[in-house]
Amino acid sequence: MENKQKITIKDIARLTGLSKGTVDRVLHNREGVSKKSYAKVMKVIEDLGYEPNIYASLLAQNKERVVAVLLPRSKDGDFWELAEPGIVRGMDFGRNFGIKVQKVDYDQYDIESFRSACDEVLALEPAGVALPPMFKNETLVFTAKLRAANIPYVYFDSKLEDNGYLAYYGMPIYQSGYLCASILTDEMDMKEVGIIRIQRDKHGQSDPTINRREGFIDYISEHFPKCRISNVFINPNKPREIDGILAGFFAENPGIQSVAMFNSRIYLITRFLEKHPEKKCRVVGFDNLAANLLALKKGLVTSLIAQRPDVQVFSAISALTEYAVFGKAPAKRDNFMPMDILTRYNAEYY
Amino acid sequence: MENKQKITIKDIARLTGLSKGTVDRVLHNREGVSKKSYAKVMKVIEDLGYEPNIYASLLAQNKERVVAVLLPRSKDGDFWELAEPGIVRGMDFGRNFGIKVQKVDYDQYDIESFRSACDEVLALEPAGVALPPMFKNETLVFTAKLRAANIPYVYFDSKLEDNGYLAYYGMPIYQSGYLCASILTDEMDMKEVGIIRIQRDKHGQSDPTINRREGFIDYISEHFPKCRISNVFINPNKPREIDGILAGFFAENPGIQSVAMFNSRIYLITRFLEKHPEKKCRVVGFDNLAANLLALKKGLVTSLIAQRPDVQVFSAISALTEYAVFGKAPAKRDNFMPMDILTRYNAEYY
DNA sequence: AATTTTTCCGTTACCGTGCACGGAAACGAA
DNA sequence: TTCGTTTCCGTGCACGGTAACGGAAAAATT
Repeated sequence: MENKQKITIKDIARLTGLSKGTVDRVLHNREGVSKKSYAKVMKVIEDLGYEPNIYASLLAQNKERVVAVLLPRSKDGDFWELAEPGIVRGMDFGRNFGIKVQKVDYDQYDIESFRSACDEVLALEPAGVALPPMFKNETLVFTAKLRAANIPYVYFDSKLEDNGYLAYYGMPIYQSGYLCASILTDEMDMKEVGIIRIQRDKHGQSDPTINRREGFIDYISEHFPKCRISNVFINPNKPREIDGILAGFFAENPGIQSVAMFNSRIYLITRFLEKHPEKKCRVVGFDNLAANLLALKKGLVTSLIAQRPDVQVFSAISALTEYAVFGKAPAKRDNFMPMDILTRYNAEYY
Repeated sequence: MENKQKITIKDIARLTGLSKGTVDRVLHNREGVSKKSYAKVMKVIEDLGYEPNIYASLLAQNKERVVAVLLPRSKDGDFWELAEPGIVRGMDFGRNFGIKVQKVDYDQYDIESFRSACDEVLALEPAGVALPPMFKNETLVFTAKLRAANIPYVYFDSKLEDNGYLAYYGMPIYQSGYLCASILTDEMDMKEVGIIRIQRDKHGQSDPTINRREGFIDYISEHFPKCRISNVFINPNKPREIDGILAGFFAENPGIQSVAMFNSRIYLITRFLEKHPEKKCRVVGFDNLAANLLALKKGLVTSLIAQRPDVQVFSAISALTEYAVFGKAPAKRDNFMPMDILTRYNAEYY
């Protein structure tokens, strides 16, 4: 194998007695080649293990291609803001290969804006699309179009089982809930736990927190069958209500020493707890938003379970780039990325 | 900015009234260009934001360069084995850019083998070297030679303060000890803790466990000033002695409920603990060796603090590759990578 | 047999950079 | 002035692959 005189199409042309034009036709399955010539070329390619020089190929093609990233528009200390550095890194990475990485964002609460963002992406005729599935049904419609247009796509953050994606980069959702419970109950005999949830009134949004809650509840019932689980609902759009609701909740359930929340808004709860230092709660939440990290530093949150949206989106972009440029699919299709446990002593290194 | 007619050296040549040969000389800081021409070319480059086409560049160069990775030879379930996947990934990555990534390993207990490995690396005339500093003095000698030969090098795992490295990818060592103590004492009133250490008799090896132990002890004395800290030494090369030593240690210090170890060999301890289930110890160790992970699964280890040698070595290789190919230095010089907290419920995703 | 059509293939001009070669101009020394 | 040196720069080929163009040969039609 180690006769490393990198063979070229010129070599193949010489060995087959054909011209490099014909070899090129064979390599790209273009028409206009006799069966005999085709077979001859293929044999030499097999025998010598020809691998095209991608630099030369890309140079000759000399066209700019684009990889689109479709995701919710981030504001302030939002979850999606965490993905931003990954997109920037992805742009850098793509640029090395002549790939333009273009972000297309939408309002995650406005399905119309999602639809038009999808159209915008299609109009780009991208070489690949990276996206988290937010609106479930619309996403399925969109990815069906992508498949029809033969455009590869990669899910990140969470995924749908549409069986057509090139790869997935994200957390194992259920297990993250399980992990959450195990941290919350570490070294304790858990008697009572509070779950704080967000009132949803949306049209079929893909909601990972449901699956996460299942993992949580399973852990609790496996390890502490007698533990009481109480739920309370808040609405993050009406922040003034929250304190009252929580005060009522804790008053009704005075035994609660542990609190969990399955979305990224745990900071809403610690705002309340900070004002009521008499409540010494063990608190576990998700995602390293700036506000959450602050609460962690202050000791109001015991641990955060974090994923790294930046790493995920970068992985998605680089997978699509390598697929577009080198034609190689990612080694693994489903890439469950680590669930990082953040405490006040290691958080700053993430 | 968006006048995206990708400009080329030919354009620059035209605009400056020079030839592409001269433009090329300017771009590569080669001699034989008058100050005036140099300035003219640079101005146009600045103004138009010229970026070279790397496909064309690599195609034209058409030469194989090598990035060397110098590290201890790994055996069985060794720490260094964990780096292996990162090297493979690095090879893949490098291949995309016509860079050959070559591993050169040595016996970490044999300074002579290290010296000859260094010579081997130098003989390769590499475009870059990635290495963890094992033998401190010898490493300084080696990196001095690299600097003299103008070969960039990147430390990973740990680093020396030689002020000449291109980048560092590794854990914040001291903080990892601090974190270790915080996990070990979580929710407990810590009265007594055992530290298990390895007898060293080596010639000036760079030993991160010392710094780590400092972090640990600082945390304990800050949070539990009255806590007693006992040390015991084992020799991993004489495994038959270990059980006896530990039995003696626990007999002498019956109050010990928590155990820490600052190298990757915590599995040596859990082997003993498994045979003595009456000792219910909280145990925290380092690094996700297969044997450690097994102990974690069995519940013999509470948590492992892990770094990701594979990610570190891959980061080192890709940094060197990008430096060699694109001439761009890494964004940050000192890259302190996350200290991952592994429990039995999240370990498998690392 | 003469023609058109189809099939097949070689030629050639790129793509953007790198670099060796050699020549012109400027400079210095005699 | 003449001749050698040095400085500076343009020319042209190479790198490996792509694809348009057009022509020769084979097949089909008249």
